[in-house]
Amino acid sequence: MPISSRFAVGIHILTLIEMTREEGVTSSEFIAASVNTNPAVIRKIMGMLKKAGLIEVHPGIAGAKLAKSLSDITLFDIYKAVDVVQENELFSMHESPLPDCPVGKNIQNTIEPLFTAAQLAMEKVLKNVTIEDVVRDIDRKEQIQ
Amino acid sequence: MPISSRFAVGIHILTLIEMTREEGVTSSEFIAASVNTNPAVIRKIMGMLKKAGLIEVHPGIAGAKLAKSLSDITLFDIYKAVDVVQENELFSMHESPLPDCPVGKNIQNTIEPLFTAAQLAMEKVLKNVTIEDVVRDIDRKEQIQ
DNA sequence: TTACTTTGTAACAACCTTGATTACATGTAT
DNA sequence: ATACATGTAATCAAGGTTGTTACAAAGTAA
Repeated sequence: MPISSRFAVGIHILTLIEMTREEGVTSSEFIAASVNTNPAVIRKIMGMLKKAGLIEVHPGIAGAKLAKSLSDITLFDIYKAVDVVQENELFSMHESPLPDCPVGKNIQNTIEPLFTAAQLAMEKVLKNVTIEDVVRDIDRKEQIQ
Repeated sequence: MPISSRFAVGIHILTLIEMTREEGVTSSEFIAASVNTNPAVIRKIMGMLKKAGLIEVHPGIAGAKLAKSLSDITLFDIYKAVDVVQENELFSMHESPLPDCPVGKNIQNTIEPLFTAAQLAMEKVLKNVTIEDVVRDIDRKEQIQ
């Protein structure tokens, strides 16, 4: 029911790639340790991020790189890349209500735009946040401690 | 993954109760036919709506009534009543990232407020729509045809 | 060429939620 | 007592997620 943790892991991956850029390479093994999951899981998600053009990775060669600049990667890009919610499918709707009934006939057409608006409002928030924001926030937290 | 169809069914139920108010009683059997599902499913959801104070139903007595006026029932009320999403749980987050890693240590605290904001934005849209709006829209569609 | 490391992918199991169905208890009206 | 209504639990099937394992393919170093 909740939106898959793939999304949060995707954000974690990109943030980690950026924040360890100068220190060394970020293998899937290394990322998996930071995320506390299995490397195969990371590799699966990274494949999605790569397919969406967010990172560059190559077989046999360790270390991923961001394929775009920090401020050009929004949370919405990651959300779409990891395929957690399809367009207009955040909300499920029951099938085949009774067409002989005015409510049954019209309910889907009536609430679908409302559901769409609600989904778009949520997604709009994600569009307004970049990995740069996340990195900056973590830097800030690290300096405080 | 998608938000349960219980929400859409809940909206359908309340709308049907209102739009058949003058014609007769809306038994769970009647509602189930309009929704195209089993009456036991409807009774389950209606129990939730009753618990949330949105409808009145009584054992052995046929027919549900709205417990509040149309314009006082928002889609958000129904969303909460049918318990499709918990507070701050629209998005899942992975557990126990590595605390020795700056990203692992801070990622949850960093993205949680972002996820909360996105969820609140979605819910805000739902708060701005009432059953009165839905009923009016269906009336409009029925008059066109 | 071999050995090692890396990415990439598939298969499997476990778990949870949802939706559908069935059965039956409880309450009301006749 | 009978018929009909609400209310609830149990069961099953389906689907998605998560985690794990195994192995293929690719690149690099010796």
